[in-house]
Amino acid sequence: MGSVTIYDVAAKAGVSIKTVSRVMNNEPNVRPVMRERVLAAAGELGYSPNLSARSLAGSRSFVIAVFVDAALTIDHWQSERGADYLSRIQLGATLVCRDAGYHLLIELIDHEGPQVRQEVAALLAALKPDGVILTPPSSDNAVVLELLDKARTPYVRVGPERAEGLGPRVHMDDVAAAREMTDHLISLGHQRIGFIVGEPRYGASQARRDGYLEAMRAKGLPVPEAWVRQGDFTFQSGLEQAKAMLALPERPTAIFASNDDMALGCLAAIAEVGLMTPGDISVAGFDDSPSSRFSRPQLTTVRQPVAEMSSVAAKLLIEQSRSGGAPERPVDELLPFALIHRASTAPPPR
Amino acid sequence: MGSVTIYDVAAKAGVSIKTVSRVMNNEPNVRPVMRERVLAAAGELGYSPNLSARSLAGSRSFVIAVFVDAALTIDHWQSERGADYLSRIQLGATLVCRDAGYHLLIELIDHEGPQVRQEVAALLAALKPDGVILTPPSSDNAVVLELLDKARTPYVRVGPERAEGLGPRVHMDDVAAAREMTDHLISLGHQRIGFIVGEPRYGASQARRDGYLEAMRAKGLPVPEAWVRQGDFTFQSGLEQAKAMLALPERPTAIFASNDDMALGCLAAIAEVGLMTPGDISVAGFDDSPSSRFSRPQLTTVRQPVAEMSSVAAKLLIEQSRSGGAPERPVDELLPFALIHRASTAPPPR
DNA sequence: ACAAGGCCTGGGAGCGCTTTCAATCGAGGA
DNA sequence: TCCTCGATTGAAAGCGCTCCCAGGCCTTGT
Repeated sequence: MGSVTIYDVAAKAGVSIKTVSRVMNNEPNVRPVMRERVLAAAGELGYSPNLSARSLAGSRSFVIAVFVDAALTIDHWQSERGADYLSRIQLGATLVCRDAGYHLLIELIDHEGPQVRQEVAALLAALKPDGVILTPPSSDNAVVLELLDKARTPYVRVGPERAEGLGPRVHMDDVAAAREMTDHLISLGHQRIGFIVGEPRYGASQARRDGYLEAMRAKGLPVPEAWVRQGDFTFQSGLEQAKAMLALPERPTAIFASNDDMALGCLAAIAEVGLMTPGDISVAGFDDSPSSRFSRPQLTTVRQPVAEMSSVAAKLLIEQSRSGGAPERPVDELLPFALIHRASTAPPPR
Repeated sequence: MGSVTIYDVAAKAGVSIKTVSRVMNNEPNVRPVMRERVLAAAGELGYSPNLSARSLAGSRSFVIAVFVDAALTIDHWQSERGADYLSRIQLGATLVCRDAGYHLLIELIDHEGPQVRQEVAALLAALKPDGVILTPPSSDNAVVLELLDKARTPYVRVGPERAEGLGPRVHMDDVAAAREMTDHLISLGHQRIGFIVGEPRYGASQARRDGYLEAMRAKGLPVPEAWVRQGDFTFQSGLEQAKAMLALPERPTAIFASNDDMALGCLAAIAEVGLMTPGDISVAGFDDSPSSRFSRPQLTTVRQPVAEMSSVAAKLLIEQSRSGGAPERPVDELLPFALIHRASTAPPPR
């Protein structure tokens, strides 16, 4: 009925509520005997401190919020495209939170809307989260960052586009990853390598293109405009752009798509015109999405440490909330990516 | 600094905090003039009521929790398989919550562990959520249901395995879906239809097999044991079981896999032995996962209303929390599935 | 032996809100 | 005209916990 309160435990253990509070928070200055007695009473009663009361009275709320863009999310829903990135973010953070006794709150933010300011301010005022994990495009949203700073709420930007100076971040090096993948294709012997750019709203799209361009230029390879094509991260766009490239008089011997969905589109396009992958044309993707392993041939791709990023972010925030202070030096964690070599890339036909 | 409280608003509007409270909660018995004045003051101050204080003082917490199995989640993470089901669940619920001013909390539960009872009890005591959305296998966990009832926390079981009498549920008819898909194959002319069963931990696995068996028996078609094979919902298991079936002296002309990952495995197996889909062998899946559209041929499959189920669940819980009472009659929402006809099924070769 | 600490413990004051209940103001009815 | 009832308002009492601070005790030092 009425749930067990700290008073019940105090009464049963024959101590004051303050002592119970100390024990529950693992504070020092409690005799082991007392601690045992309180723990026993709490155990028998099945007591668990009320979160609301804790956060109202104290300075912590034991809540970590994740800001996610509403529009992208709804897109995913309607198109039934997998929200793979988002789930990985959540898994990493959820596990860390659970172990630490924190709770993960998923919040949709309408970054494009006219109400962002009010929406985010209300959220912070109502929730008073101990920390916020910002996923793109929140990671780069000026209004969000400003409000977070104003509310003195710690946050970590996951995979942000813009560089330092904007607060703590945990990210990976998209430029280097794209460069390495391009280098890999070049080392296989490819000279004519096409590229499909991703949805421009994502900062990663440009970074990946830059990495590709860097690698090509470093080796002095030509990059005609027709080989760098604009996609939007969908299978369909990959299919279309690949077809367009295949129709070129001088077509590439390899295509690097900046995500797996588009790479799968390339595979389909190549098969459609009767060519073989990787025999005639190699294809590389980016993301290591689940479907990259279910395609034939399996996709060579880049594995992003998505879950690890959010996991690190959550750990940072929880630690900060526990110690009560900001970290000594600016947080800037660069997590390693990995090239996954599978069957879709091979030396060019000679 | 110190955030805006109800006192500040009351002072600015020249009313008592009680009146502010009434306005913020849309309670009746406030003159329009007062309401306006309070709203104006709140707007200027950027006031937003503190959630913790609200739930501590009142009877609602404005929090809806989603219980998710920890083991399955970690599986998904490690295997990098898409947590597609989970993300769809979340999207549906998150959108509803946001519109209603509620917040979604994701909680991992270790259903297999020895601590379930304590873990869940602690969660409920600490959070006092206004409602809980149970995803499989939580939907059928006796301990969880018992504790929820004891704590008088409203809940909705999403896609539970066991039937009524265990509390409100929102689900789809897996048996009918599997039966209809089987009927579809039969109507194309197939007589020898193989089936790959899913991971037995999921109740849906049995339901789908039952649907398949019903359809086969209704038409008097033979179902040799070798045609009903145990998989575990992974691509690999689909590949292996399909290969085994193809090696049979009398092999099926169609394979119905009880999820898309396994169906993709079938596609791979068929291609591997040099046969064509659907020319030689038809393949049907179940889930309408993102990858079902990226395969070649695209997969004929069943679309589950996952996001819709959680969306309905969230709506029910929020409504209940608002009205303060249990619904008049037991909740049992059956949502419609849909057969998605794509290219992987065709009449058998003659 | 006496004072100066350190270790435990409890008392009391809120945190920002909802709730209960009493008080006030008018309008309608006898 | 006086009384009753409903619509409005506010005052006060917590919700269950943390935080600040004082008090008691037992160590040390000299």
